[in-house]
Amino acid sequence: MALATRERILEAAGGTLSRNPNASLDQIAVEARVGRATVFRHFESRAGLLKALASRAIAETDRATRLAAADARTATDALRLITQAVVGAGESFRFLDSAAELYDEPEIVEAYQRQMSELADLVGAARREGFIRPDVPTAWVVASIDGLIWAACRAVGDGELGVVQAQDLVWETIADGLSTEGAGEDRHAE
Amino acid sequence: MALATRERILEAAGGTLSRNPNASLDQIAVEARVGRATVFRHFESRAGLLKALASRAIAETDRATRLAAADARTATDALRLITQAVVGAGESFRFLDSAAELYDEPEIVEAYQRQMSELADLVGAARREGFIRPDVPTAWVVASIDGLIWAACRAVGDGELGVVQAQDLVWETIADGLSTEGAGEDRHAE
DNA sequence: CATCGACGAGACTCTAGAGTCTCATTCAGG
DNA sequence: CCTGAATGAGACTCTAGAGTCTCGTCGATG
Repeated sequence: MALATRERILEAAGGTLSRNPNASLDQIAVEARVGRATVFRHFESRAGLLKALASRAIAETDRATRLAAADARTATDALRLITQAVVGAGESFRFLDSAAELYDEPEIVEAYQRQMSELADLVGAARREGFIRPDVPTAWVVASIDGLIWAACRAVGDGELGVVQAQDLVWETIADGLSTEGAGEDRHAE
Repeated sequence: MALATRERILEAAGGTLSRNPNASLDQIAVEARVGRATVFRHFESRAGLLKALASRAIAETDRATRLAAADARTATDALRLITQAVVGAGESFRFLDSAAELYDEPEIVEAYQRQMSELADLVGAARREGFIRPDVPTAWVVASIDGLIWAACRAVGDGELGVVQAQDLVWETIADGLSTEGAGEDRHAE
């Protein structure tokens, strides 16, 4: 049952921390229906648990990225698949809001930056496919995709949207925005 | 100098907490170039300081909302003005990421919910003006505006974008999305 | 010059939570 | 039935940080 226990702790940690970013190991242990000592049997420390949780999220994202790269015919399509995959796995990521401590973990920071740079590359490729508006900087494309994913995960977590609905809406918003099509005339108005 | 000191503490707290959500009062006091005891002379407790900071952000938003309501000819325009005002004042809001404690402050929670509901009303009005796509739920409009504002504040804070640039990009993205206009054919593909 | 308020510095207490350790229990396999 | 691994429970230590208090300093004001 060792593996199941470890998994249960990770699961509980993800859930508890996403609800309360400063949750104690006590609360996490209770949530996992596990003794507090057992948490330390499976993880070196609180930081170790956080790190394992982050590694898991990173691995999940990498997996989604590989699948998307394999399935998609275009970079634009890959971008869509990855975005929707991350929203689908959103519950695994929400805890990262609280993870200021993770900035001290070089491996995690490096992996995160690598993923962000892969995302930027993908955005660049989608731009060459003509999908991205030329006047929008790549940094903003990446940032706003991030922001919309975050918003979608929050909305799903709060029960405001279903997962599938959120996945569709994120991509629609990225692609077309929120306004009725052709509303572009309002841009740069005055 | 009492007022100036209090203001300096609030300023420092906002800055420090936005960089490190778990910063101690020690760090905040140092940042404010103030003795730690002085922090307690101006605020009842850490929670009191957080609360004052949140009240300030709420008041600032209310002010922006009133100005927008006064200046704008349409709900859509008011939505734009408010969005850009909040991005402009982003530095005052980033600390809220860390503010899980504030969920225990009824006044703050209530004010926040009131503002969110005002935003939802405004979105409803903009929808009646034909600005919002009919197939997008209001909850998602509100959530994604929130997410994009957050992304913009982060990008500005990280030096990736200028404030004015971020203000424009947020609204462009809300209105038209990131893709070249007419990309709508990709939506609901497959 | 005397006073008073605001402040800096720092010593102090108190508590929550991290991390360690021990011991009893449970359960699976031989 | 015996053994060993995994666990739960809980006692224990240690530390960071919140909050209190005192005292000496500075500067404005009378």
